[in-house]
Amino acid sequence: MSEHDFTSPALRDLAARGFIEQVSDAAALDAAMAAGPITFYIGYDPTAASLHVGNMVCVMAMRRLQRHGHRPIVVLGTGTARIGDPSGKSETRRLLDAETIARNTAGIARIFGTVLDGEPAPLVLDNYDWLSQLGYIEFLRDVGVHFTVNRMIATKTYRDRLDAEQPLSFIEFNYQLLQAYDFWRLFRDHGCTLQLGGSDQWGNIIAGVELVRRMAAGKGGAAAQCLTFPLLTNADGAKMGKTERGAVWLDASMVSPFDYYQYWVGCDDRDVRRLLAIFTDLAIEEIDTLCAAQGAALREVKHRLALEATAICHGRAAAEAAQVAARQAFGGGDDWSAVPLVTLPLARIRLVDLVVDPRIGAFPSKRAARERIEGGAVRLGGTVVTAPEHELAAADLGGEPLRLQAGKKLRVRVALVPED
RNA sequence: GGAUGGGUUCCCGAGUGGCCAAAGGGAGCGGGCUGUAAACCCGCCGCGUCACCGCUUCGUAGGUUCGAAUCCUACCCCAUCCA
Repeated sequence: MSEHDFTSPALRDLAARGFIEQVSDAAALDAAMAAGPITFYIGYDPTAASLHVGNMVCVMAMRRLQRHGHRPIVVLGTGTARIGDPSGKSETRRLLDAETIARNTAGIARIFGTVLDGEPAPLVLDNYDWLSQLGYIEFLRDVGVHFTVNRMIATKTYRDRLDAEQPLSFIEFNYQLLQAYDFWRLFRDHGCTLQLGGSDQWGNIIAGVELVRRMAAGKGGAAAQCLTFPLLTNADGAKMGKTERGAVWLDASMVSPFDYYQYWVGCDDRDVRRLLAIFTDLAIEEIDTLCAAQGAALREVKHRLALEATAICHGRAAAEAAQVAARQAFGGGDDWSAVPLVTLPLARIRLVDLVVDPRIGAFPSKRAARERIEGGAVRLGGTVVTAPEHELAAADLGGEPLRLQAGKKLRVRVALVPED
């Protein structure tokens, strides 16, 4: 799907940046978006405490459309989260309790406030508000009639599970109807005509498109469209957003801006262009100019990528601080003043214990930590220390945080502050 | 319901009474090289009060044995075939 196939600025932009995987009716959507602002939505089920980099593709797409004047609606699916989406899951997932869902929702909502900070302001809705009001009989009669089981089990979501002869519970089987119903409600109540989502959501999304068309036949239902984004993988073919230390979350309390920044700096050369196009606001022409850089010069481009991407997620100030810290920590100098500081309420601690402490989390076990330390993976204040039993004492540090380096990636300052 | 094959450490996959914490590959981690990249080379890769020691692990629960991932019993699950 090339940008030359579109006339609307918004779609040309998305296409040029590599956001588009599949569109229900590209020509119709293009015409609608060229004619004027439309309202679009994405739904997120609060099944985790935050979103991660992988989800960020969709959020960035919303940001782009918003910048083009289209109105975003974010649906936080606390209703559907109670059901559980079987898409891409080989097994039924554990159903979440209401408390977890509420906590997750708060964490996720923050992201949208930050990333969709422009106009028109996003409308944030919770599908529990309408799903919880549904009566079973009415729902079956009004919505259920539009679905055939034959069709449903033919979609990849359900097909995969059935082919694998894994159980597909009835509750999961209903998920698609509820998501489709969401689209209908948004169409009816908010004039929403476009649903976005990851490519793994295609089945659920297209079900919504078709439901709207049937429910609103003759009343503009044909306007309902959808657009999905590619699943982002890195040059090595792995899913984006996973590191040795877990998912790259967008919440600062789960992954610090410094680590988030580092995630981008550490990307593969071959991915830089794609990542710039998707995760920053830089104009395509500028991206092309930047990516003309070869070899080591690309490292600076990665810093730019990291700066821009971090700014969108954590704010300009935090991004700039992260950049300073990154240059300090990896520049070989002694000034680490901006590098994250971990304060431990201890008078003394052995190096093995320090490095394994969850607040540092350099290595998964003491056994591994010993081996790594002995292998020269750890530096204190720039000097390799190979003795696992080496003891650090607050008294010896003279109140100055110690520069700790463990492995290629981890850089922190450590302060020991004994309580009383 | 019946027959046969099978469930092994993150994944794939050897192992069929001691030499097995368990081959090999992948992933991952550490080191080297370099550009905080890739590729490549070396090392590690269950946990611990840790080289040669201890503890936990080979679907689950028992049993046989000086000794079991390996044998027996029951159970659960999977694959294929038959009804």
